[in-house]
Amino acid sequence: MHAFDVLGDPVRRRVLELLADGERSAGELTEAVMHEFGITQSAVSQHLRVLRESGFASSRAEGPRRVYSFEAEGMRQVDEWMTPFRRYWTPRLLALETEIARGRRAERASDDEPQNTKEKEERE
Amino acid sequence: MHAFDVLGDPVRRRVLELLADGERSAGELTEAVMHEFGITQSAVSQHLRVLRESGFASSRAEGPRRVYSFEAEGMRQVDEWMTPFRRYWTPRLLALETEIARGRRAERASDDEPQNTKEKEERE
DNA sequence: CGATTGTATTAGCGAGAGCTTATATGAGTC
DNA sequence: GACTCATATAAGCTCTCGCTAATACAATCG
Repeated sequence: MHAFDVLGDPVRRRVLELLADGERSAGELTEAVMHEFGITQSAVSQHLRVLRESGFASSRAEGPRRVYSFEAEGMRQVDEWMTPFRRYWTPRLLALETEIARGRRAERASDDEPQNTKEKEERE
Repeated sequence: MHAFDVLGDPVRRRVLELLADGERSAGELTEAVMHEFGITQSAVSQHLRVLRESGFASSRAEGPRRVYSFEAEGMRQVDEWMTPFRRYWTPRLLALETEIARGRRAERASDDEPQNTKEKEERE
């Protein structure tokens, strides 16, 4: 399932919002989301599976519970796809990127970070 | 239709990629996408409608043609929703955001000033 | 062990998204 | 007006997604 399809579902988006604040057990997520959307435990569990399988979340067993964590990979893909569009609503991004490139060049003597399109800027 | 559902479709994503490079007539978009995905003119036109109605594209009449442009609003919403997650794959983003916010505040006050690095908290 | 709690899985159903075919609309041309 | 080109819309089909109900599995506790 494509990353954008994963985010297409409101229940899954809500779960991710909860996970953004930190880990949650399946039970906690179910509790929250079940009432909010009026769906069953089974439905929530199925959504959790989708999130796991598409790189948006991971789970580890902790006693009888399953603790879920946010996993960046899925959303990073989405973010990456949006890169070429971003300049349309952040006009200064282009200039910023240029400046970043400059900064990075200057800085490369000491630090090397193969991070992608994302802006870093700490100029003083 | 929710913004994420709009981006869930590969045909619509492709159209948006084309529009990111600049305006295209419906015909040009159709031509490109039709062959690539093996769908009809009608199908493409229906996708264009979705893009229009959800704030991802706009069209103007130019003679008998319809010229489509990328429209930022739809994707801006998506981008905004992702904000709280972004720190998970760009650890240094937090600092950057602070700085940008500062710059933006300064700019709104005196429109054409490059960011000054030593401003104090100014309320607005 | 059996019972209990927490979570996942399966089977089956219904709604809706995306498709095609056919048709409508609308601008330009003779 | 009749015709053509460019695009949109309508009707109907199909297949996928998200749901429920029922069940399975796994850890813990008596």
